[in-house]
Amino acid sequence: MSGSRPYAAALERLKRHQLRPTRQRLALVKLLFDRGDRHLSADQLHAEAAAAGVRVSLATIYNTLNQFTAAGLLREVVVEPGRAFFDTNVSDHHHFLVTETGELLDIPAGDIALDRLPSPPDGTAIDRVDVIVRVAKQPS
Amino acid sequence: MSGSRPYAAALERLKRHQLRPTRQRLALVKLLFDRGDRHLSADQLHAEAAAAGVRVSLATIYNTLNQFTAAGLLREVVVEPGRAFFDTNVSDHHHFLVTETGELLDIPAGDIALDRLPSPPDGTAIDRVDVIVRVAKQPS
DNA sequence: GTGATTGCAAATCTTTTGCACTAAA
DNA sequence: TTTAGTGCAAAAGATTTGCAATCAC
Repeated sequence: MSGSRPYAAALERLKRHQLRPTRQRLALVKLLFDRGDRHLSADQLHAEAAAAGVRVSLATIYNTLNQFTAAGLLREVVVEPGRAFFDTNVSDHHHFLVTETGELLDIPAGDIALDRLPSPPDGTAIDRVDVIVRVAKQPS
Repeated sequence: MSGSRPYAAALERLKRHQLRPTRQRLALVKLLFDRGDRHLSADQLHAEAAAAGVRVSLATIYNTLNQFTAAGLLREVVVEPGRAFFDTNVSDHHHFLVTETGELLDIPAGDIALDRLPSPPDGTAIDRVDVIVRVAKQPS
């Protein structure tokens, strides 16, 4: 799928969201979406880009991640003060948080039964429900 | 309850958790717990302390909030990068987050039916489940 | 006294912003 | 050519830390 036209999918994805396919964005989309569902911080993505030989400034990483999130390509997940993760899976699902490591793991939406939700406060509507299951490593 | 011995409850609470009742801690406990369930940032508590005429440095506010959280007096709730709230309600419950304002509102545990939980990853055990219901203000 | 706690300022870390430069349409 | 995007360095916040002074026991 990415042999002869390695950037075709990335290009498509950007076009679909009305984002100009710049060199940096193409490379970042490829890094983000070519390896399945991922949870990355800006810093991690910056490091991956560097490792892949793509020169992108950290400021652009932040700007790009925020643009992608606004465009619906990514979802932001906040679990600790001062540390944001961007989730490449924007479909309905939830997360395990491994307390010790800060690692995030997906939970398919179907694995949690949210049977009853409270009515939202007056004048508001429910936008999204995030469930974070905090797990701690067990002494084996 | 706080007429003749205004600090009795605060003192009790600190003793119960093996925390030395310093002037600052007594004042902060009073500010935190005398007015029902609250969600405060370090900054907000600092401002309240100042307004109440209690001199406490911001560093001490942070240290104290972290100590209180470690001791189980408070619970930390993170909803946005770079903004942590401390919840004076440590019993089982969840939260509404009003997107526009960043305001947190309690949801009693019984108002959400979490009927089925996924098994935690190997080698870990579930510590706590946080549900955040994001609500947005509706155009009336 | 002795060790815990505090205050202050400086340090750290993450994220955002201003502005000149470059690239896409 | 016109507008959007990028890089850099600086700014802005939030939180933590080192260390001397202070307080609880």
